[in-house]
Amino acid sequence: MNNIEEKCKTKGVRLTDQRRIIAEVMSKATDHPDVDELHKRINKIDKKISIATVYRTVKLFEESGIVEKHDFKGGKARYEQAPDEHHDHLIDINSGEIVEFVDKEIEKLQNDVAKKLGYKLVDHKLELYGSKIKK
Amino acid sequence: MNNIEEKCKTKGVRLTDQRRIIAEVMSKATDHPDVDELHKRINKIDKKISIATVYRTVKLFEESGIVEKHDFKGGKARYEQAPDEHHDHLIDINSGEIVEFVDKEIEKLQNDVAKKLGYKLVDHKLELYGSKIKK
DNA sequence: ATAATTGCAAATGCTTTGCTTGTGA
DNA sequence: TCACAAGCAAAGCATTTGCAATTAT
Repeated sequence: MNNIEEKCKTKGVRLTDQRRIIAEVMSKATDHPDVDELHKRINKIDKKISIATVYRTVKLFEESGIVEKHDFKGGKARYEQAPDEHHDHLIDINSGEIVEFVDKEIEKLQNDVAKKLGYKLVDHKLELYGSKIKK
Repeated sequence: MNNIEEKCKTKGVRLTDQRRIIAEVMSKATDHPDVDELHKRINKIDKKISIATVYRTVKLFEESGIVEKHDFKGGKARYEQAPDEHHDHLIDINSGEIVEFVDKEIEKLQNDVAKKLGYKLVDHKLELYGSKIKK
């Protein structure tokens, strides 16, 4: 059984054949696929799963805190399994490749800024866009 | 003459009656209006300016570096005049209010992170979402 | 003069939804 | 059993675009 399927059980999210397959595909993904790409991968396993179901499931998983949704530049939402440890993203503006990174120092400063402005930090989004340095 | 109109001249962006009015409205704005809101304000000055023109103009201004586009949560793009000094945003998750802030320390760390990963930082997006602390 | 701009409505692209049929616990 | 899920096609929403008429330089 895959990671996401397990989390569904833990969180009481009802499992169906379709959801199991969607969970499997998302668990395997090491990138940040959009719904269309997910649908393609899913259809290699089961041709009959509709894109509407993928949209509904991905939304359900997100609302249950099982996956994360990202709105990077480009118009289409992209998904990844909710990580154990929070990370941010650097997007290669030439290739579209995404690099994940963690920076505790930045995290801390964000909290400080929010507090200084009189707010409790609830969520944040940090995206870096860069181009590869050739050497 | 307003700020944005001036920048159009500097950058060689052709001016029309419509663009002058859109420039005026955007120059006056102290918030971060979406296209629909801009259109409403514009129509108070000239009822005949279509929303298609607002979309086209706002895009033109953005591509010319005269205004900035933001994709905050909510689905609709929001705009502000390109500031002299870069700043980031904190969005009040309850009221939708937006607070601008500058943090040199975070900026620097972002550059460091990118460099460490082998990238030249070209652009970045930092959005904080928070709720007001009552006292 | 003439290349660019506008307004309108139609088209687009991503995402959601109503409805009927199918199904997991 | 029966509330919930899936499939399909239609609808929704923000944004873009083709085209004919208008305008800036």
